[in-house]
Amino acid sequence: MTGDPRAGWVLHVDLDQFIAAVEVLRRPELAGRPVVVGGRGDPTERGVVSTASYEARAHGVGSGMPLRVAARKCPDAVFLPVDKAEYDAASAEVMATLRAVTWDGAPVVVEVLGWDEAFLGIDPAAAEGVGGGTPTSPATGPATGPATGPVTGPATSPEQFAAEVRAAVLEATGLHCSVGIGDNRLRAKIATDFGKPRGTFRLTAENWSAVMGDRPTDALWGIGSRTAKRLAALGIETVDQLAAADADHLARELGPTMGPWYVRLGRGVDTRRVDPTPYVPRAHGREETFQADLEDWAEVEAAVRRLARAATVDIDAAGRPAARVGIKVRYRPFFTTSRSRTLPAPTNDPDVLGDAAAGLLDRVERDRPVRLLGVRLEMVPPPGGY
DNA sequence: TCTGGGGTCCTAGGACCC
DNA sequence: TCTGGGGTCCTAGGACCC
Repeated sequence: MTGDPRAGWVLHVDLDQFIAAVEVLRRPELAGRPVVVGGRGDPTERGVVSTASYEARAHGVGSGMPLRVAARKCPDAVFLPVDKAEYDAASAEVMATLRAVTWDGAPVVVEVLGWDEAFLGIDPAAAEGVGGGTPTSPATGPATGPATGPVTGPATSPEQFAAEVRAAVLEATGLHCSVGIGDNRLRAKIATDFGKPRGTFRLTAENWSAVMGDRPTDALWGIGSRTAKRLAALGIETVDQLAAADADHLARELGPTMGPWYVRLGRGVDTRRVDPTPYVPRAHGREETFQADLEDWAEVEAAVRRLARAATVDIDAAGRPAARVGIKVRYRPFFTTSRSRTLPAPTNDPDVLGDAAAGLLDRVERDRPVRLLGVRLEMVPPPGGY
């Protein structure tokens, strides 16, 4: 029993137009201009938009859109290449800032979801101590910063805390973010969109149906256009209808795991806790869409070996050998197939993995030009499992 | 308007074993 | 013989997310 006014709240922090904002940060002259980041930054090439600034979005440019289309919609936009290392660094700064925030002196638990978003929760153990009036943290030494001791004043509301988080991120990184407040992860995640940009929104069991009930099912985190169509075919169009659907019926129609899970989504139910455990990757892969389709099969094989080598570098960094190798082949115009094989024994030998990937090419048709190739290496689980 | 690259997880059928 | 049932692994494909 905590009695802690913070317990049970989940905050979802999401940076506003993260990638574009990072680019503007290092090129202040771009502020206020339409900025489009994607591919190699050349809108005449194959590639899609990673992030568009709000100025570019006003012209109808959005994530996932081909760069050529973006250039047509917004000819005056500044096109920039994706610079992963820069976003990695900015992301690390943001996450470090989030890990350092405290809520009425209590530390928060941070679950990183990607480059630009994270869940914040109150550590139950810490909340227990503070809520009981007994600080669990040892003395922090004399005046090292803002108050970290037990709560003395009135409790800070989630909205006030969200404002503090946004200010801390802005102060530390120069980046703006929005914050969703929820009574679980799912509701916090969905709430963020209603707070964008630079704002906060609270979504709980209390207003769930009022806010979400009439919206289409693909407004939910985990339901995309395909599933929305399948649900619509069953007469389920809205979140309220999904919430009222029969879980057994959906289990038969959409699978034993997914069917009932969709019903829980419709009700806004999510029992997972905010989990600060660092993410352990299962696999690493490399893929490439060629600027001109490959017609020469020797080039295809060479490309697969090159991609396998690059992916091997990634699994070496993770420190675990590959147990399984897969390739992906996308033909002109856009038909995609894949082949995979469990290796006789796990290995990180680049030549063995290159041979294995190239060998999988024997199992696909070679009568059409190749638009994309990919190689994926599935690693053995870490000691102790995931 | 011709559709990236990095991932995760679920499903379903067949093989194989007891 | 004409046929059970469960469990697990392998493989291909699909859906989703950022």
